[in-house]
Amino acid sequence: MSRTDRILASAEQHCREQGVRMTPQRRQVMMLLLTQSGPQSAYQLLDQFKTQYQSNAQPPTIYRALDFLVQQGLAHRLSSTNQYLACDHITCHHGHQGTVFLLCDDCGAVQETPMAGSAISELQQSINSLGFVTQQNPLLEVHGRCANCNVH
Amino acid sequence: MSRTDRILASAEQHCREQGVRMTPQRRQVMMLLLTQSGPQSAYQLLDQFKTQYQSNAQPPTIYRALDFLVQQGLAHRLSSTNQYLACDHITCHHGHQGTVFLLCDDCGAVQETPMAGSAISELQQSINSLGFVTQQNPLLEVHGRCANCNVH
DNA sequence: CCATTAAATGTTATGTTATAACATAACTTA
DNA sequence: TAAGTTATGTTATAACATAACATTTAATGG
Ligand SMILES: [Zn+2]
Ligand SMILES: [Zn+2]
Ligand SMILES: [Zn+2]
Ligand SMILES: [Zn+2]
Repeated sequence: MSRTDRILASAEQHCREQGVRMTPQRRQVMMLLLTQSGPQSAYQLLDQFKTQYQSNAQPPTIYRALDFLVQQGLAHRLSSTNQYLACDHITCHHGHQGTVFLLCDDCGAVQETPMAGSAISELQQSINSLGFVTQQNPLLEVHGRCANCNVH
Repeated sequence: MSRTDRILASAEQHCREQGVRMTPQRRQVMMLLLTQSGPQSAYQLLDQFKTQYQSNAQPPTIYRALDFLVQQGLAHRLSSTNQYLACDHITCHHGHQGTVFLLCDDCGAVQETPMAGSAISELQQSINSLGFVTQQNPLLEVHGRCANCNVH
């Protein structure tokens, strides 16, 4: 069983547990995300979708699938770059209490890493102390240069 | 001296110290940001700019001014909503080692608050341990409901 | 199984956000 | 004042995202 198949199987199980439907179209978009080396824009994904699955697809098709996948935590949206990627932790379900994305401005690679537990609680505490009630766990997008690009 | 005048004076001094130019146009956009109650989209600012300062202004005018102000740390861009606002800490120069924006999805208000020092160092440590070198201090956008909206 | 409802997809059009490219003007510095 | 740099003016278009409505497919209950 390949890596993508394994992740896809986890994603399917997640959907069953949540009582939501992993339709063929959504699975196809998920597959596109999984087979990419890095984050992709919605229109890049649309182009690939048209090539691989359905030549006359329109933007709403992609945006709907992406919205679904993001809602289910199977994919993430990087708002600082308008890009989408598959969650890197679907099979290890550590949860997303706080997630940091390290975006390399040099090579475009993105690394997803869980926020340290103490950092999360520090944040939550300061947020709570202001009477603010969060509706989603925070995603932090940090720009810079990745380890690989720093060597070269 | 009014609040906006005081902030504007600080901003001007900042620019002098940095050897960059606070031109009339940039000052006007800064003024627009300062007189708003909340964050604004670039096109909202453009409309106001056209009304108040220059009726034939075009998008690049606003985007250039905003880019400048953001680069100088005098304004911030909220990438999750495509909005811009004046920095709330221009006069108190505490730095921006880490900043949290609490965005109320109910009333649209945004509260800018410094990230707790320990949370910042936790973050930095985990980022550094991956060999990643940041090029900007992290801005965290947290969505939810503000204290005021929670009461009602 | 069939009728009803709900969810998903198809389709057209348009709204919103942002930048490329090149011309001109204004400042800076020697 | 000449040369170089920075900022602005202007036109056009690229890039990102959604509204609105029609149609199809799936789920539910008799
Ligand atoms: Zn994830
Ligand atoms: Zn890199
Ligand atoms: Zn600030
Ligand atoms: Zn509110």
